[in-house]
Amino acid sequence: MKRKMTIQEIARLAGVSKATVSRVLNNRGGVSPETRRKVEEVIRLYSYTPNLVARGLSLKRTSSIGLIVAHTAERLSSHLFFIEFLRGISALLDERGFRLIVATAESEDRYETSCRSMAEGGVVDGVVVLGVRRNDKRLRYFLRAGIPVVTVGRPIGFPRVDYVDVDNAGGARVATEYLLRLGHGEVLFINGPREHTASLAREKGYRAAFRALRREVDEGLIVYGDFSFESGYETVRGLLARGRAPSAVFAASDLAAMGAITAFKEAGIRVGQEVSVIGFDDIPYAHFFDPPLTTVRQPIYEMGKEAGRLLLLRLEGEAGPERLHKTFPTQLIVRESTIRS
Amino acid sequence: MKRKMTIQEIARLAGVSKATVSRVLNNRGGVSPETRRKVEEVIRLYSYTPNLVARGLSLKRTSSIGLIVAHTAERLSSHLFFIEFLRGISALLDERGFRLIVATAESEDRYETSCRSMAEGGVVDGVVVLGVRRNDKRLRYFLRAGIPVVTVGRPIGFPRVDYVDVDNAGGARVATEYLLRLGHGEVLFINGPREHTASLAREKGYRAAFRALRREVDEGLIVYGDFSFESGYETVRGLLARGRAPSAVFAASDLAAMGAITAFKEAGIRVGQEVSVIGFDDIPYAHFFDPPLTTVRQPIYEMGKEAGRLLLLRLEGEAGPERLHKTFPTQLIVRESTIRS
DNA sequence: CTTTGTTTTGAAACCGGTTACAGCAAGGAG
DNA sequence: CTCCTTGCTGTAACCGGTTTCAAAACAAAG
Repeated sequence: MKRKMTIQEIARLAGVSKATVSRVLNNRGGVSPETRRKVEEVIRLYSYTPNLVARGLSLKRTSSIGLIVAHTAERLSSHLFFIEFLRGISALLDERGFRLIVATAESEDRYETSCRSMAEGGVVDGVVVLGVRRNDKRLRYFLRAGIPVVTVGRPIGFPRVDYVDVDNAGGARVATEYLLRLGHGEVLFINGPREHTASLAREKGYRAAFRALRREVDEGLIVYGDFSFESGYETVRGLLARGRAPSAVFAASDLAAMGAITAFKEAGIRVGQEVSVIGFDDIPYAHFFDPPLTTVRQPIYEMGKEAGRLLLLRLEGEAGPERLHKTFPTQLIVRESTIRS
Repeated sequence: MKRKMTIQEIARLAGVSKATVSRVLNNRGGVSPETRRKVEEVIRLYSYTPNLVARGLSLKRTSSIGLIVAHTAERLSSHLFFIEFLRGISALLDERGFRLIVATAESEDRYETSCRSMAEGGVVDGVVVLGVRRNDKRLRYFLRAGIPVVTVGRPIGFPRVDYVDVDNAGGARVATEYLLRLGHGEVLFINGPREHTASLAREKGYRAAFRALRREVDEGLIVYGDFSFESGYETVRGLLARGRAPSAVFAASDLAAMGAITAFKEAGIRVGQEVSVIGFDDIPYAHFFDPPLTTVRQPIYEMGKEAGRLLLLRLEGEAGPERLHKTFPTQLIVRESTIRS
């Protein structure tokens, strides 16, 4: 373990001043070719790398950004969303020389201190907030501290915050229309929680599909769950128990769709042959499922990349005062859980 | 957006010196009660929090640790391992006031610069390395820079590096014995890659089970895959095509087990009724699968916590020169993919 | 050979904390 | 009343970089 070199020592060894070494390190002009060569030589010889903490203090920029994960990110669907998003954003950040600090928390109050210290400790230049909620308290911390924020999902109550989102309404509409056009008379809609922005948008899409085909929505066929496997399972089981078997299901998550399919299976009803089920997300397991799941794909990886891109745009000051945002299209992936009725 | 306060301004406002404010902030002694009260008052009033970058520079500790993810972490099983591990380690770090920096990289060379800058930039106090390989180059960087390392999986070639691991051999042995005791005459073993430490250990366990029951291993029934769904699927399909139907399969990953089951299903063979399949990992989907998968569970979350714990122990200098390590037991989770033959 | 302009270079201040050390005031002992 | 502790507080140096600014070196022009 060699002791860590400092810029001062390199300067001494190269026979120049700290300032000159700094200029060489940052490729600034105003250094004669021979001096530069000499300094570079010494740097290479001792394989010196600058201390990033000191640089951070001096520049008031740390080249690291925070990824704030919702405290409720315990559910599986969130997990898979998270990992894919993480891949996307870290690919971009890595490419641009930024580090990623991930903040999670077990409890509500720890969560708050964790956010505060991240907001005010000067360790991050900007943050991406996942699972943003209406009037999110976390956002206030960051905004008050003057830290640029990009949220995933349109942040209600914060008209000036940049965000990336997915076309939830469009995706839901396409899926619902697909089911209706397959000839299904009724489509059970297993939605997410009522408060969730995405749920609202998906419901809007569901209704739009009916309207487009001049059909009536049966309000009794819209139920609210929590995106979980269980919510899909219980909903279908309940309906079957009451003798009311829907011929098609559109679930607001793949997990709920899998739950629904499992309930059908247990009742001896073959999905993809007698009834149709469509999910939402296209989680990696969707195509291993039996039957392989027809679903609405979200480009999560791309959303991660874009969130990073927007944040860096903001950090580099190249963005104007207007809100930056990008909404991604969804794509209906037809597999084997759907059939003409 | 209020401007960020500095310790100097707080000192001025409280009518004391920086040193005193620092002492109050860090709960050091040698401050009179009334001065302390006064300073705390001002701190609260302006809701001042110290700049962590400056503190880091001064203390040469940043209270953040790095999580180094293998560049090959693109496979699904790694994903699920990763997310669970992340939950564990971040729970612990959060509790102890540490931040987590996640380093991934798309390409090999970017990966190297990313590791180097993390090793030498002074931004992390220690690192946890996932997916460690024989003579891992990354480890050398960190060790040379004098940064404490904990690896996940016993690091071959580094006899002094701390690590956490899981009892791969024991888990494999229990699973294999379970199948043999169910009366299965032959057990197909779909292993991971040959170079992988975990694969080797699991094979050892497989052989131990046969030895324990005084049975002969059929070498032709040990095949090497890559933990993927496809490797399980293709292996079983190939065997069935050659008319050689095993009555039991032990796969070194849940994903491979699912692939194997899918191949059986396609051939009209009912898993859990005619043949038995056991996986490894207990990924979150294992119990949603059809049939719910019998598998060897790894306590991944706990391993994440423990990795963090070991690292902090090392950082706090409370560990002696001997290697720290912990090997976790596995647990056979019996579900519905296994049956008495 | 000045004068002027342009590079190149280094000294010193700064970023915002921590801490060694010295000074000062108060209290107790002799 | 003096001397010594003891406790509290401030000064200044330090962590390792960046950057401003002025001086020095050099080249070109007059």
